[in-house]
Amino acid sequence: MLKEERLEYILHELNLHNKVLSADLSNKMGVSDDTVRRDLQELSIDNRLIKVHGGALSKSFHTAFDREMVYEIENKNIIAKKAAALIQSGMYILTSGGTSMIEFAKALDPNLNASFFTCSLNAAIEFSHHPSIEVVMIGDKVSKDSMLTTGANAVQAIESIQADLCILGINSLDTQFGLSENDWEVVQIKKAMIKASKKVICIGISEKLNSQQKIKVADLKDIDILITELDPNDPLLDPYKKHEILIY
Amino acid sequence: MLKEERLEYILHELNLHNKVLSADLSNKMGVSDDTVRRDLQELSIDNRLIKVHGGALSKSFHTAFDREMVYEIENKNIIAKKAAALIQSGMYILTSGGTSMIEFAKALDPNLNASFFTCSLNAAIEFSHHPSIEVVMIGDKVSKDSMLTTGANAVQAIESIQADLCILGINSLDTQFGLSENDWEVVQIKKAMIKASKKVICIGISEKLNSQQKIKVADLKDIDILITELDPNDPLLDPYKKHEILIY
DNA sequence: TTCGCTTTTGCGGTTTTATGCATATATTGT
DNA sequence: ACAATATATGCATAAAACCGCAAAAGCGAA
Repeated sequence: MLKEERLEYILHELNLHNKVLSADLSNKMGVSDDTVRRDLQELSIDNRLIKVHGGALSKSFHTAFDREMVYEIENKNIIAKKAAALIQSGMYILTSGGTSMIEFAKALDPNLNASFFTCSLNAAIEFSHHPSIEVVMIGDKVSKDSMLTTGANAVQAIESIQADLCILGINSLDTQFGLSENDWEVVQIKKAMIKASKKVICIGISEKLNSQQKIKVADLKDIDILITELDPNDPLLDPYKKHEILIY
Repeated sequence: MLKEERLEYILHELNLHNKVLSADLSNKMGVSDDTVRRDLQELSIDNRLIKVHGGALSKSFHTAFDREMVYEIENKNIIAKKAAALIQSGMYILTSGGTSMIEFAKALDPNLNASFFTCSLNAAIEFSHHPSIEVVMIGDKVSKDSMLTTGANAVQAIESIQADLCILGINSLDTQFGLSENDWEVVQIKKAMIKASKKVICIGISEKLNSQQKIKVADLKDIDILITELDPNDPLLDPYKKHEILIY
């Protein structure tokens, strides 16, 4: 079997089953493990597949979002880095969804070893790209607007967790009304997450500050840390400092 | 042997076998390796074949990959349409993930009113794009390879459902070994899904037929309907008909 | 035929590529 | 933490590709 043939074969097999094992390949193609590994490496460098321990995964499976579409991506990236710096190995973390959360997932230290629990389908996928963290999807009916699982089961599942941290994407935050949302189901989830966590971190671009929505999620006193793209000394954040919220 | 003759002969061989080895050619044609190499080089420059280390590959074979991708999607689309036709409003349906399932989700009648339960993050997202169906994500730890939630909680959640249908993407199906998979956790999920459903539908392109993987998911007798891109009368499907599987 | 000219071919030596093996290191699941 | 696997690395070897050159073959014209 020629080398190029093998490469074709591997890609074909990957196309079919989304995953191949090095051992299987070396058997089927009648070459050594080393050769297979080198083949996989080559294809991996050419971006034709994703090499993992023991084999390879189909590229198409790991389709990320088109970042082009994301609003204020630069600022969200700043936020993500600040938030990622707060995460330590061993932590149990509850998270909501949203584009800021996606960026946060990408910003995590590759060596981090933590457990993330989330109701967001998109966040779960993004967290899953991380090499070492554990991702738990909280199940329930999917709320189509937000791509979040919501409902009694989800709330119950959250209640059964004792998390170190809860990271919430901000929809609207206001010194008077606190954290607020428009979707009743989502509010129930976020409330449950706050209740189940020792600390609450809110992340979001400054645009979302000083605005309100219909339903209250939490008072300012329930929030421990607030992360925006702004410098912590920005006067816009002063009112929140007064409520004993740490600003990063 | 004249040069032109050799070139003809090489192309002829290539048409027959899709590949030629330089060593074989020099033997059969009674010329030196160098000559063969120069012949191949010439044909390669004229774009008549793909020269590789050790010989050459037929052009059609190598370019098959791109074509194959499109072709595969078309096939998956055929499958998706056949499967979508089987779904009726009011049904409760369990589904696995995979690219065929994504196509299936896209092919659903926009007026359909049914409930889908799935362990696949990608499938859940795709189902959520549908205007009227209800989507329930089954929660548990996310298996990174497959982007499926797996584990005891998920199995338990599935057990608590009485579904009308269960639609499974085929990874490998074989008349002897039945439906098989490589990932133990995923197998548990699929088994639970089969158990929880009145009918089991398997969908997948015909290439996945007559192949096996490490762990058995189900016997052929557990499968009610098999959907591939092939015409139901295709002889390739005959063995499955004998096991009382309906072919669409 | 024989002479010049071009094209083709084979050969020796060198370089590159492909592959397997041994050993050390890393990763994984229990 | 440990045993089982998988991976990385360096090395050896054989096969294939490359290069330059000279011999051979083909070919048209005198």
